[in-house]
Amino acid sequence: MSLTAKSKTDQDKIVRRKLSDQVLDRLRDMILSRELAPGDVMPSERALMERFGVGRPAVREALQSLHNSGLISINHGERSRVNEVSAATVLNQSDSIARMVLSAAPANLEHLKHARQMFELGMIRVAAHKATTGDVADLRAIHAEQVREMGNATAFIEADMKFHIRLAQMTQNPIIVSVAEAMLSWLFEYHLSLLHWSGKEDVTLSEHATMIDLIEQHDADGAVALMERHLARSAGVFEAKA
Amino acid sequence: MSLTAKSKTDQDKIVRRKLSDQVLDRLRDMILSRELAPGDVMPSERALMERFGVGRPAVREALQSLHNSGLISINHGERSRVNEVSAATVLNQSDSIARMVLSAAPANLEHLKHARQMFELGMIRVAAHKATTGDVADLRAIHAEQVREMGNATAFIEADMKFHIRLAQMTQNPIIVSVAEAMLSWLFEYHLSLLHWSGKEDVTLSEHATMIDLIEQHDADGAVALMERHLARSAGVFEAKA
DNA sequence: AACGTAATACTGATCATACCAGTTGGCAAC
DNA sequence: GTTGCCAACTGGTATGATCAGTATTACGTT
Repeated sequence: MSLTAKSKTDQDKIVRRKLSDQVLDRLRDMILSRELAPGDVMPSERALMERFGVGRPAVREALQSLHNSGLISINHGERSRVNEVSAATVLNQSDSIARMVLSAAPANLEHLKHARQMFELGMIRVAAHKATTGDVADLRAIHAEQVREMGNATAFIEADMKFHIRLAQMTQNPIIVSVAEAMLSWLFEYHLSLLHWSGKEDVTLSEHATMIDLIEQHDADGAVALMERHLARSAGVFEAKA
Repeated sequence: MSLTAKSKTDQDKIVRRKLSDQVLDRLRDMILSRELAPGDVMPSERALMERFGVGRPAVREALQSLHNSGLISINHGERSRVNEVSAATVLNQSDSIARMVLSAAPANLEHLKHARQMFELGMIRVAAHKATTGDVADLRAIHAEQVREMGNATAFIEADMKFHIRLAQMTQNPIIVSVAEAMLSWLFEYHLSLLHWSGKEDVTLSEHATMIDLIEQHDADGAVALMERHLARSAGVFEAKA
């Protein structure tokens, strides 16, 4: 059974890579090695096709894949340009699929809400540690804006999101900021209500105010505890508290 | 100026969508509406091309994009199959770009480490809440395995990762598990050492043991505090403690 | 009839070519 | 100098052919 009369079979399947994938690798390496600087244009499809000695479809698929990954921008008529990559790029690229996963399985929405709460709990802890006077001032400004918008549901929620995003920015970590923004946008898409706004704007506002005070005092434990109550108000996730 | 002799001009530039994108939308809707069940095959490129009345390149680009997104599998010779989507799909799709972002900007690696620590802090809190006797037993088993592998660095780190992943599983949230796995794999890729294994295996092990005890008692605050020290040992991120 | 092998049909992968549709830039007319 | 048109890029699409795998079918052997 294990006789391999032909050497073809014993090479397993190593060279099975598609042509366009090899082109993709070459281009990705060129971008990664800064041979193609972010912001400037790439060679045209026809130029690349000649350079790599492959047909246009191979080049095209590779470029298209790069575009899907958010690494380059493709516009009809112009030459393609290299994008700058950041944490936000990764999240942006995942955006559409993430929305699909959420809308396909409602259970995942609950899981995301849960994950968001957990994430926010860790975030507020760091934010309380690192809070500067400027941070606190900004939070107070957003809070004042939210007070003004009490009548307008949409504006109120937007200010609420701004509050939480500002908290994320206090971590001085772009990855955390990007994740927080992405999570909030996904939740906003499906459930306006779950952004802990359940008709009791006054409670939300007073909790925010208290939280700002705790953050100003760098009381991480207090802020975490308050945030836990704050978020648990709109969804009973932490019910198993010992 | 606002005369619109032709209805084409008054639509500004809305219909600029590429043909392949429209095909992509149609296919995505078909998958999302379960018209194409996960696990079964899709129509062939030629069939789709006839069905939508477009050329083969359009169909092909759409399918390729679906493949890049991880929604379908494409194998040479066979018909394409629809994949099942989950939280892991999103992370898997982001994997290669995430690695690029990390390797491109070393600062992002620090940010990821920071984010991981924050994430883990929130995670351990939930895990301590929800811990069951089975969870604790599994943690003890992994811990015992890690003790046995003290001599072997690779096996030791792998057991360490298993420990943290098992903690993530205790949240009973697939999104959290997927994110934890992805983060650990990214960190493992670039810095074996930062998985809080800095030559002091004995300290790591004793901290793990203490953590298991705290989890068993559902002492969330204690577990969070310990994990904070545990993770801070390998990187000075929470230095700004008040 | 049962089985194995080889021919066949169908699939995706790649290429070549042509043409359409935008953008850009230069050239000529005003 | 400004304006407007045209030519030369660019990417987008279509067509058709060919190559390379896979699955199926049909045939011949036993």
